[in-house]
Amino acid sequence: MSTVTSPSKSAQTRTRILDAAASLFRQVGYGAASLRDIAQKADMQAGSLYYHFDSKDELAEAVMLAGVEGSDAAVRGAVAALSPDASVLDRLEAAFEAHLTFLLSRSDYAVAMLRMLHQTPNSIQQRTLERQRDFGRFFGELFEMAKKEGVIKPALDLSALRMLIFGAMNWAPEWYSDSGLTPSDLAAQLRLLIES
Amino acid sequence: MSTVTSPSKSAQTRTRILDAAASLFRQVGYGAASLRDIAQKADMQAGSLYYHFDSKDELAEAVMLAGVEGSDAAVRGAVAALSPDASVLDRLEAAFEAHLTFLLSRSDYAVAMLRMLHQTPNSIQQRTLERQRDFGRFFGELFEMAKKEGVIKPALDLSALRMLIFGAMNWAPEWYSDSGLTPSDLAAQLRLLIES
DNA sequence: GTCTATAGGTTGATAGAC
DNA sequence: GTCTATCAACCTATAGAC
Repeated sequence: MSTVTSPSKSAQTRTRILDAAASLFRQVGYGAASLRDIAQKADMQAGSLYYHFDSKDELAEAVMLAGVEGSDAAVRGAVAALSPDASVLDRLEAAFEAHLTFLLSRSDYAVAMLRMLHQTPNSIQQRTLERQRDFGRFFGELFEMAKKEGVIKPALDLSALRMLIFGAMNWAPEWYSDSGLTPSDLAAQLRLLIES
Repeated sequence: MSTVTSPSKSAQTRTRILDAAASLFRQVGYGAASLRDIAQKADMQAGSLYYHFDSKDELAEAVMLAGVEGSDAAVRGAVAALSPDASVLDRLEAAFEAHLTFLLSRSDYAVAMLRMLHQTPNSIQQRTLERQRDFGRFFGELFEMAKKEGVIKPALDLSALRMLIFGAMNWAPEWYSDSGLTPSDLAAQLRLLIES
């Protein structure tokens, strides 16, 4: 009856495991997070994890994919929610704020993904990077429009700019605690940086 | 005789171990890098490491400290080498370039430090962070001078700015390969971002 | 200074009871 | 679906020969 409207029991358990894994992967990295610790955090025994996931690698990939897709959905959603005649800079600022909010307060998944990426087996890494490039392209198009419209400094190189701004955002979880600055403050500062 | 002019044999071995450890810590993180693998990369057996370091933690701390101090020395050196009447923006750009060059081409140590920091035991983490804050203060003072002289946008918040720019630089090892962009190009772009 | 050997504990994964 | 029990491989660290 409720197969569509509410998550099945199995799906709920799966989520509990993923939450626990994301939290531990974020804290200690891929290699040092043990399945026993993850299971304990999800209130089960290590062996039981294998009913839901075939291997540690598969679990890691699921966490990382959820991280990228969560950021992507948050950012695209925030931009789509703006009035259709919003300026490019307004859209960029909304995208900055959504990504920062997701990284800084909503989810262990995205931060776990960023920290794990270079520690996971190559095939997983490649698939995750491909998904991430798609996310990056969304920002890339916004930057391109901004340049064409002349609202950012003309001397800025688009590919450098995109990666530098991504860095500024992705690094935030490393230092942000409660500095008094909100994701919205930081997004405004980033806008200020690129504006001509 | 040569106790001062050339490194002792023991110091050379120590460096070989540190190089191997920095490379592996950078690649797979603190928890997943085994002493066996580190020893193999340094052409020795795992047990022999203990003649030079008391524990894996001590080895990790030595790598991280070398990472921070290497960045610090590179940046302060580059700024000190400028003509005494160089502008604040010139000094900032030189600092950017030195830090980026160190991160992107000179050393596994700094990148290993950045990636390991949150995976190491708390006491090590605290000591490393303290040393890192000292490094950060150097940049902070340059930003402060720039603001006082009015050469950066007045609406920029100094503490946000410092962390965002650090993020843009510290994230670079995650994406930089041979994009055609040099550390010098990136430093120029960063200068462009903050200039009023 | 570096080796071999090994202690004692943890790891990812599997098998089978319930 | 979850448990317990277990395997083989691996880990950090130590001891003692050379």
